[in-house]
Amino acid sequence: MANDINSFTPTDSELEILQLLWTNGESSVRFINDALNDKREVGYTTTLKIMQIMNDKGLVTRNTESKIHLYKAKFQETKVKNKLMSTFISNAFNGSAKDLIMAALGNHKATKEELNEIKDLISQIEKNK
Amino acid sequence: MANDINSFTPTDSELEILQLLWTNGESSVRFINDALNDKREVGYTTTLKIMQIMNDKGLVTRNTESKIHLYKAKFQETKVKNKLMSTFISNAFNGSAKDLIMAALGNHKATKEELNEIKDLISQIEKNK
DNA sequence: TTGTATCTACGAAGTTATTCGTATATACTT
DNA sequence: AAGTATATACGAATAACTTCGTAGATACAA
Repeated sequence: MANDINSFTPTDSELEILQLLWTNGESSVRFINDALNDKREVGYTTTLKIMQIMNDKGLVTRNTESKIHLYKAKFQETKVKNKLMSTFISNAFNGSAKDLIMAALGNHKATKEELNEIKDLISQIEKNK
Repeated sequence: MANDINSFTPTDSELEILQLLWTNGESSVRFINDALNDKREVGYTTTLKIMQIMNDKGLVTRNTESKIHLYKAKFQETKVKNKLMSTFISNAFNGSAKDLIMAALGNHKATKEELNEIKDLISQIEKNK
């Protein structure tokens, strides 16, 4: 069950670390902690602890061959984000993805290009119906 | 500062109650608790406590004229949801509303009508650029 | 008016997330 | 070889959220 993406949800701190792991691939605690500290102050052992917990939870895998342990995200970025999005949509938008999209469109000014990308995707979806 | 929508974020339980207040208007604890129990079991004093906390936080206002206190959401549904969405977008989608929308489109099958609604909104936005 | 139901207030327990100090092991430096 | 830097492991403090039991007040019913 620890292999099933539905069995857990990362916390905000964990998600922040996962983003870095997705972007940078397998990383040491030191590397992640430095990256986090580019944005806000976090103690090294704090980051370490969270990454250890993520390992316990099965959110990451860990290579402990060398002294410096290397952590890797266990689940695909898109899968995790889709899961988070579903939860968010049911919490905040009564389960309606459309409502979420309308709200997002209404409140975050997208560029012309971004709007085009979205339209293209809609066309594609319509084609495959 | 308790009047500023940015000074707080409702928790999941609080949001659940806010939804009911937005839908039903000013309501008693009993009414809200009954509504919650349509979906899952919650003790009456649990609901009461959360609504009292919401009052303390300034998420709701309360009319205590009669024995049965009546609670009302203090902030507009759209404002609160936009706030939540912004937070979610920056936590999970690196601040890109477009990425969120693309993900939502990709993973929740919308009906033809919903897709049309979305396209209409995009057209409107494009017009006003 | 006496009992029953229903309400609010209060406090406390259980859970989870976050943070960090300290201990211990390992490597590097001079 | 001794001292310094850096790593992991562990435990504990703090805070936020959720839950509910109990007490006291108020209304209603027999």
